Amino acid sequence: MQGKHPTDSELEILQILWEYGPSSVRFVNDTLNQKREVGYTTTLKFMQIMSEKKMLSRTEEGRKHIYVAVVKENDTQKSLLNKFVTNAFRGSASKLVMQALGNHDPSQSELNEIKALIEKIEKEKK
Amino acid sequence: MQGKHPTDSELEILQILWEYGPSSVRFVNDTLNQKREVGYTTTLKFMQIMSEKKMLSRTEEGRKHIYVAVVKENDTQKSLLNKFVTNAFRGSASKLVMQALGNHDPSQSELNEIKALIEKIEKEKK
DNA sequence: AGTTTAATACGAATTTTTTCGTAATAATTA
DNA sequence: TAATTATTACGAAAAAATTCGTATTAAACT
Repeated sequence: MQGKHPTDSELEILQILWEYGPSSVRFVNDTLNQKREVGYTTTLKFMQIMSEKKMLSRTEEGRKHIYVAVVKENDTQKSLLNKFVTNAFRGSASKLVMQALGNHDPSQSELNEIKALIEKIEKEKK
Repeated sequence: MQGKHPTDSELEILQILWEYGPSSVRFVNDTLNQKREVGYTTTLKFMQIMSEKKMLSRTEEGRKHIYVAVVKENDTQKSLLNKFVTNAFRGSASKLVMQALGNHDPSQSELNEIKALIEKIEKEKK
């Protein structure tokens, strides 16, 4: 596992790498710019820093460098979630769940998934 | 509603004010120090800044200043949660819910609460 | 080959967040 | 009342996160 949590900007970049897989700086920057304006060298710098921190690795493909997320999406989400529950919800995961369900009106199939998980948990409890 | 999100340190202070109600800097700092070491003037400064930002208000009680959280816990949680779902879970609230349920093995009564909420949502869908 | 284009390297400036030292002042105590 | 203690005010330093300019270099094009 990894040391510290990614910052918000780092997370933005990770999102893109998780979604699209190994990518060049150019691609990541272009994708980022669909949401907000960022300079190319800014993105580059982040990706270099993240490589130093071992969050990303890179391979040189001719001229370009291709970056890959080393940290796993699930692991990262899990650890961010833990921190978030503690910081924002005083450790009450169920309160967070209630809020999340209440706010985002989920589709029926999402609800079904969640219900299935709850049943599974209940069975394991016995 | 309020403008920007509280930072982590600001959130720590809000937590204490939400939990214990109107408090002096001394009390907040002492409480904070049960978890980690922070200087008194650091805490004071934060609370002053937070007052400028209108997250807190204060009344002078003789010598001391007594601070109160202006922002509501629920509102803050809601807005932090929205940001968090977007940043860390690419907007998928149900994925977050699944993770949260999976990680924290909740008590039966928590599960019941959640099930009740799901049923309520399902009813409203029709 | 010479010129243009596109990429990385490097360093530094900027902004935001966190931390605290020192001074001033009011309250308490001896 | 004088000395000590506790509190706030103020400013600035330190640390962390974000942003970008300029130089260099490799590749692509003419």
